[in-house]
Amino acid sequence: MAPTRNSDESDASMRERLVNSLSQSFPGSALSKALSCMSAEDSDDDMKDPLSSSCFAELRLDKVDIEDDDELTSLSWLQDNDLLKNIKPSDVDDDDDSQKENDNIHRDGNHFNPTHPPHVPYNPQKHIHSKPPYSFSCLIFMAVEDSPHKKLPVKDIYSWILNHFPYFQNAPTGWKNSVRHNLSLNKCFKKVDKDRGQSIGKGSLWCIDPDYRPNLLQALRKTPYHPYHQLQMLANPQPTQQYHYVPNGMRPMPLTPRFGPNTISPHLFPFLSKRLAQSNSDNNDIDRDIQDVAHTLVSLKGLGSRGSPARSSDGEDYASNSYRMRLKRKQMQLKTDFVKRRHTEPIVVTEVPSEDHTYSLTNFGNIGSPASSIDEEYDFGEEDDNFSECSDMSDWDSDMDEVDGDIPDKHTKITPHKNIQNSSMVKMTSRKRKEMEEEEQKKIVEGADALLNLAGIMTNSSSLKSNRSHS
DNA sequence: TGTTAATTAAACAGCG
DNA sequence: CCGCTGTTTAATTAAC
Repeated sequence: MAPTRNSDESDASMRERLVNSLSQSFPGSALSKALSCMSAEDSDDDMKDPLSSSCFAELRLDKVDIEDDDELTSLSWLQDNDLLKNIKPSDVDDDDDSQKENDNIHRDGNHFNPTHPPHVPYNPQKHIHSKPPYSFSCLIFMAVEDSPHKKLPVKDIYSWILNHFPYFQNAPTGWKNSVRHNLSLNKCFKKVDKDRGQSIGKGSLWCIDPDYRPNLLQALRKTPYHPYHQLQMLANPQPTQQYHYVPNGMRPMPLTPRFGPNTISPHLFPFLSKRLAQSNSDNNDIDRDIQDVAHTLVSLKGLGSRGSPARSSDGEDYASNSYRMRLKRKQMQLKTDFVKRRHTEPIVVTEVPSEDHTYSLTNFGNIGSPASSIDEEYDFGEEDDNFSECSDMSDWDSDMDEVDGDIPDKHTKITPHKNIQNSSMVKMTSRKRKEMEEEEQKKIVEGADALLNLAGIMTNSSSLKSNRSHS
């Protein structure tokens, strides 16, 4: 299954149409603005990018001019992501179709439509009688992610859902119970420790478990109704062939490989993308690193290396030695942080009391060997001030600053792991270092397999692993 | 047909 | 006591 590019027509007109459509779906959100910017900054250069037709097309950041760290939080990475490519402008008339469909639904029966039909673009503000095509966990996820501090009391979760999905204003009672039920049972959600969180009176604050955040992203991405999928359906007359024809025993591939792991689509996450765009978030840094790593991995594996060399978000050539060295350091730091996180439990959340419920989400990031999973090695830690003191990513950043020769951030704390790592690095013999580098190289390739697998591309080794793990 | 995830309903305890 | 919050169990449905 390889991503295909089937659009030769004007991107500009196509984007304009989509901007209108999506802006109507989520009026008032930053999505509209972002999409407007996308239209304005359209460039033909994208067409020449060797990666734009690969699974990492959405990971591309090569055109981003990083002036300072604040740039990382802008929407420029979205604008460069070819999000609106591959979409055929044919018969895209969401409003008319959806309205027609909605009318038909309510002509048939004067009752609440159970679920929104998958073939109709969903507009939460318009289709107030259609049950949102998102699961409760997705709704909660969006609500929490859209909050200023990425944590909400259940009451605010209700409010957010009510505001963004008017369906629930007249929905049968019980949905709040379902929300609470989900919060309790779903491992993705955790209560913020009351001692560390602000006192909000009754109840606790709820946040997303960083370990399960990718799961929620995946869950949202997999829903056959989400806006991006609708666009995909319009672009591809045989969408089911991309999703349903999954070999038995295999994990379902992403509906479309165009969104790499952990990247946020403004189509898919109108609110989330807004949230991420507005926040001075470490996560963007992480995503950027993921993207950089992904690019390099693809390059190392000989994918998408035709034409002009891909560049990192820093404008650095992915194939350059300095970049590879930097990548290796990053990988080592990631591993250190990962191990550290496993041992120190820095996230200020309470433990889930029940582990034996039916909401044991598949940890899709753990395909094959856990150690080789890139997702596992990234910490999607809290960006909130309350958490920043113990954020692994602050260590990450500071370490990378050190690598780049900058002064470490003042919040940096030197961890035992770091000391151990640094000292051992100094004492390392050249032979050992070479071995280690080879090992890192090996892990990079393994990571590439994992990434590519997550992105929907089967590599030889990942295929072997997959078959092995499912046999 | 069995399994799994998601939804829904309900009961119950704790807390303010 | 009441209402909200959080937990848990169970039944049902749909998808795979």
